[in-house]
Amino acid sequence: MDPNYDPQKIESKWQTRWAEQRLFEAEAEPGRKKYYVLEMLPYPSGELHMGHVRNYIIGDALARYMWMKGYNVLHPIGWDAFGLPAENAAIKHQRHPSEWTSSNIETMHAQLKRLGVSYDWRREIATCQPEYYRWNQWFFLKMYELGLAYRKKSRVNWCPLCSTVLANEQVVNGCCWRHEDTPVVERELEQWFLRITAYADRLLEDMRALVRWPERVLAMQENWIGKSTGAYVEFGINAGDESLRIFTTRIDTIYGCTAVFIAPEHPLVPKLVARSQSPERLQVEVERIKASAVRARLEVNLEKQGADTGFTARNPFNGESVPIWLANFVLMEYGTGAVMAVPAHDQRDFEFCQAFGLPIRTVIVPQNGEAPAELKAAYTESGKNGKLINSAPYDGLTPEDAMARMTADAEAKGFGQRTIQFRIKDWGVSRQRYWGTPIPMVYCDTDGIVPVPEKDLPVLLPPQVRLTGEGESPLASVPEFVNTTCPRCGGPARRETDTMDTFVDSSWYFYRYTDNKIATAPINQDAVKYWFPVDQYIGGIEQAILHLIYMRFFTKVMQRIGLVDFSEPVARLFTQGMVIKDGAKMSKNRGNVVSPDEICAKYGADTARLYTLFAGPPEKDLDWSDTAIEGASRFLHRVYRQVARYAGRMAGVQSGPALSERKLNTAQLRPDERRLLRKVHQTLRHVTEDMEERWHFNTDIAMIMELSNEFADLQAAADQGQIRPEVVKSCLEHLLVMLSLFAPHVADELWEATGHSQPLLRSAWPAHDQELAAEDELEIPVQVNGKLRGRIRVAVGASEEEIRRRARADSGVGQHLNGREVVRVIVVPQKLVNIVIK
RNA sequence: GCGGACGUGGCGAAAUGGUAGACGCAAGGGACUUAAAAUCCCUUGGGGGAAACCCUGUGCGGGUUCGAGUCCCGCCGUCCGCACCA
Repeated sequence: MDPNYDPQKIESKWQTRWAEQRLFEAEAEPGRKKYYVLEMLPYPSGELHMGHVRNYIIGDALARYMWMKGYNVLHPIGWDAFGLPAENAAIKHQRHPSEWTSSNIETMHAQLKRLGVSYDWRREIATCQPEYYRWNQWFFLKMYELGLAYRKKSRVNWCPLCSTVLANEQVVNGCCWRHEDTPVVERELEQWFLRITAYADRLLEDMRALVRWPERVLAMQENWIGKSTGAYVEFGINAGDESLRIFTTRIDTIYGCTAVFIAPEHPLVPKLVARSQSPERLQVEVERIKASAVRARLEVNLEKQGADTGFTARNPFNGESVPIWLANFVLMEYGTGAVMAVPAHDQRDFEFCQAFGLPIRTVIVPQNGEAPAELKAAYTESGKNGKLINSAPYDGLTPEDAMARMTADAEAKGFGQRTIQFRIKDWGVSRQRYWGTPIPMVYCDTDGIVPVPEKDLPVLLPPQVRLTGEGESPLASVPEFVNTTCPRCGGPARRETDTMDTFVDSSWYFYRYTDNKIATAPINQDAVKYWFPVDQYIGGIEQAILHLIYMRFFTKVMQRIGLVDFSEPVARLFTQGMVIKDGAKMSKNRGNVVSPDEICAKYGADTARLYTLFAGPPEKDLDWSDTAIEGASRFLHRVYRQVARYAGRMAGVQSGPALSERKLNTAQLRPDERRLLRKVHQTLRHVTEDMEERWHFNTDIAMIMELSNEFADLQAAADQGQIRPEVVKSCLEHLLVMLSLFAPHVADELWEATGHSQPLLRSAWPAHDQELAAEDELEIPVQVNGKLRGRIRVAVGASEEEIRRRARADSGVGQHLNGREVVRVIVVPQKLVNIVIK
């Protein structure tokens, strides 16, 4: 073998060999235990970045471990290939989006291969292929049939830079998720929506089953779904026979209601204006409040604005009439667009009423308290620690009890109703762009909205289109596409020219991997039955809400139409940390990007992988260091030299049975052999346990380094024959097995050099030997009153009595005992002694 | 405001309630070399001491415990998500 470690040569050799041997190709084998490792599919933006690398090698380490544990491992990859950047690039460079996309895929595909990630490449998909996106259209039609896809005119979030609509989930701080400095504007448009709200409760309830998902992801989703339980209450108003419905979660405070606030967009507002004594003046106020309304705000603490409408509403509980005010903080999109104002017990109402001189009436006080002379802030106790006052029949009840009683009474009397509100809104999926899945709908003057029949799918994207980035949907300018015939009456009709949000594409792609060829259905149910659920999904936290909630929604719909028989597709989720450099996320704008290609060229893929995993636990952000990576490189060079030194001698040494079954007779081991093998099996124990659950690969690699250091210390003993060749071989083989999870190419190269003909992935993961891992002598710290005062060495089996005696005899300890009375001696077996003195 | 995570050397970090700082980076010293690189060896939380050792130390203040970086309570600070959501 080459005495020098040449990563480039080794890595290309093994990548070729693995491909030839079809090492990572998996087939469904009913009856055989399976493991599905999935990483979030990348957008082919041009080049792989370090965040991708981190994502994929975490999955790769796991996949390789699972293969060696004997699982049938599905580890696929694909491309989230539709989307805006392709279109923008097309405009800029006069290249067709498909061309730009496929050349990026080609580049990134090669980069992944260069990293040696263990993918089954036969299963690769790209969502822009008609064979794929026709099924997006199919899902859309199914949802349409079920009433889950619908069209409505609505105010939408519009990004002027993207020239398209954004889903609520894609608006970040009032700005576009792709253009963080561009405020979203509002537009009224006819749009297609998917009724995710129909599954709001299921999405929330089913989270209970997601016990292996990170708590913060669940918390974020729960937040986003935003369930709150409360009641509607009807307030009569003095403007015709209209009534005004409000939503509250604190019906118990209704006797403290001193006003009603409504959103300026509320449908009642025009009627109030019409009936107002000074309609012009009120209309001006409405416009003013609208302009300062919450949706337009970018700063968080918007000043409260309001105006009295001059009308009043009647509180059905006490018959009291209170003024109706327009308020800029009331959201039309949530609840009913109207709220009762209880300034004493809601901070926003408190601020508003103070600012506008509206009365404040306390109706809840602490259990043993009284109404304060003056409130400084709203008192918001809602549980058992409060007590109602000024609330006629309900006085003395706790808020908790009052809520139940008052809701029931309101229902009985017909002016109220228990209800549940969700914050999540339906998913707007129409995009006024070209590079996406055409929405399979047709508009006919006679028949209205008509779905494209399933047999006519896919509705293909026309290849010829002029892209300018301006105006409406590009597809509208392609007459051959737009003009069609109505599937129902055969008359002339127009096609829908919007395309789908690309998050539709990524909501079910991981099903397609199980059979990416099937042409008769979106998924192969037998294959899905074998491979699902995804055992481990790995990706960035930034998808916590968007993708990870859409994908859950899709699965629930798939269950409903009988495609799958489960409701959650992913058993375990892992969210990795970001890759940071110089304190900021790597980005082209900041110029702190580290290119995987450069790292591979300079150090090789194995070093890139090893360093990325060694730098810290994978869930934490990783601060990239150009110097620390040298350490990873040095380590691999050292291991290479270490093994190379013995490789020649190894080849001839009897390998005996498989690594996992090979037993060395403990009793016959020499001291240095014992020491070396102890370290081997301790390391193996640590790595095995860690791979099963904790995934702190940094500590695994540290342990492997320690093992290598231990072997280096014993090298002289090995050279002099005090460690027999079969023991050296066992040590090095175990080291390589473990290393292969993190640096697979060099591990296979060295494995071959030590006389093996099959890649490591074909070996069984060895079990650690408890007997060999055990220490036979222990150093036990001795404390006096909890402070370390000495150390004793005892045999592992030493009796408590002996440990106690030895501890007290220790000279360092003796000094501190100093003749004082020993109150207690705590002996923790194998661990420590603590002598308590007075 | 609500929810979540976190706070340990010069740096990345490690530590089932049991020897704080494993492993690595950086730094300093030494060996090898004509020289450099590479490699190898030693030192490295702070303070004291010639040394054995001693004192001190995990954001701050309390508590539980024989024993707390770890558990509990209260602060301070950082990061992330949601947010006038009634």
